[in-house]
Amino acid sequence: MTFAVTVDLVMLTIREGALCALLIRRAIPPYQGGSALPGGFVLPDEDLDDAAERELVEETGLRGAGHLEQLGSYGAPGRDPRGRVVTIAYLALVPDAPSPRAGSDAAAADWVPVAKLPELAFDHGRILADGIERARAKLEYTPLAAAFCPPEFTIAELRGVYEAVWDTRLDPRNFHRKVTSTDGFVEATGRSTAGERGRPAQLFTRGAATVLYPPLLRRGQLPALS
Amino acid sequence: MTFAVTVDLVMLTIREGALCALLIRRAIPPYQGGSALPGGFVLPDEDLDDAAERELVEETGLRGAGHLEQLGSYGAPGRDPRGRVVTIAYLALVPDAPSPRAGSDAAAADWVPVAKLPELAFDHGRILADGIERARAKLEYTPLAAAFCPPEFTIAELRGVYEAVWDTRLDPRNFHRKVTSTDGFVEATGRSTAGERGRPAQLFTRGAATVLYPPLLRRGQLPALS
DNA sequence: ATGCGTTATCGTCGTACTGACGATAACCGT
DNA sequence: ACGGTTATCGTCAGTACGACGATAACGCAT
Repeated sequence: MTFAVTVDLVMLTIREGALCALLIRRAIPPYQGGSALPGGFVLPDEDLDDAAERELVEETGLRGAGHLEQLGSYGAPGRDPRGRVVTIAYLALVPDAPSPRAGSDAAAADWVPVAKLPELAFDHGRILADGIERARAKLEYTPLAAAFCPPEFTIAELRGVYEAVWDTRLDPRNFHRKVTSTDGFVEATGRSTAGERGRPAQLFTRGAATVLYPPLLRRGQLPALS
Repeated sequence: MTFAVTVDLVMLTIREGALCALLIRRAIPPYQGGSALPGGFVLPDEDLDDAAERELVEETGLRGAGHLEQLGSYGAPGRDPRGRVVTIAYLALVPDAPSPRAGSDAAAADWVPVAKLPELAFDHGRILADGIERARAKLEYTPLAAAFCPPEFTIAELRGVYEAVWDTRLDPRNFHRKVTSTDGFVEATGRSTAGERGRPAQLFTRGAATVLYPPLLRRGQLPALS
């Protein structure tokens, strides 16, 4: 018994303060014309991580930036009408620079706010939901929020990531204290912004830490703005 | 291009205060006579989770107890000399009741303390290490330690799980306070032990919580990030 | 230049949680 | 009854965090 093996990507970014996922419109059956996650078959001599990286580059053109990790595998017998297909899902967190490009088997690709997701082909709705939940959880105890940011960013930008992913508001003063006092979260560059509204903000880069101690837990969120 | 798909299990339990993993001795090539994780091929009409559950039952005879979750997928091109094989690894945390039984393709199965692990076949060493790290991390923010315990257990037993998995010592008094004050971690049964050394201990069952808030963090040591 | 709105950054205070550790309770075997 | 052992309860100080005041440093309109 053998299986077809694909790699599907849950790609997330922040656009205009909203968490968005990259969806493609399927150009070929099954689910022709429907929305789906970007992905494709694993090549005969390719590792799974490499296949995911390749799909990420194909779709966004960006290499090295952001963050890519395996999310999980989905292989229910009936999930693909073409036969037995197991997909290894990956989660990618990317900054909001690259414009989506159409891939080979995709008619179009677009960033869609996760609050306005359409029905997805196959079991991609479930996969996307799992990816979003993974991202939400990982922001708590890793500095991965910075993966959504450009190489240099302000504390406010970083806070915007948390607010978008968690769909809450955080107190700017407490967030600032937490981020700057947690060892290895961010590194000051000495440079600062200019020409924006309000007082210029210091620019930071990602720190060396891989985990946050203590973590930044989803509590203490401010009530929604009226 | 198609792949063979297997399911491999990282099964962990606590024996005599030590974290142990179930290893089998391979009866057939490749790696004949070598140690490996239990596992097998996914059946033609079987979901991945079902295949893992089936392997778990085949190996331990226990059903429903403990905890089973997907760990990750491994599919490097050269990982199996027989050809292109992708394995979906699962992590199982089980109480120390069942004696191992030999499976069909396994000559023998035995619990081995993770401090004395031999070389493993394929990439199973890496998979096992990933599983152990996952278990260590999950004890921090979930009540999964109880999956290692029988249906009713004492706080000291639960502490023994933490001490074995994390390979540390915890203060009995602080641990007791933490566990009993964290909502939904454990549920008192009213019954208590008898005939043991020292003062009898209250018996508890697993609580309803799926996450611990606040978490029970490992101090000092920083887990590696995948 | 002055004042105002806006955003960044620093501080303060009270509460919750944690680590260190003392004290007491309730069993065992002798 | 007595000492050893383990369970459970308390105390205290340090740390982290939520709420929120105060100040700093800009752009912009006047």
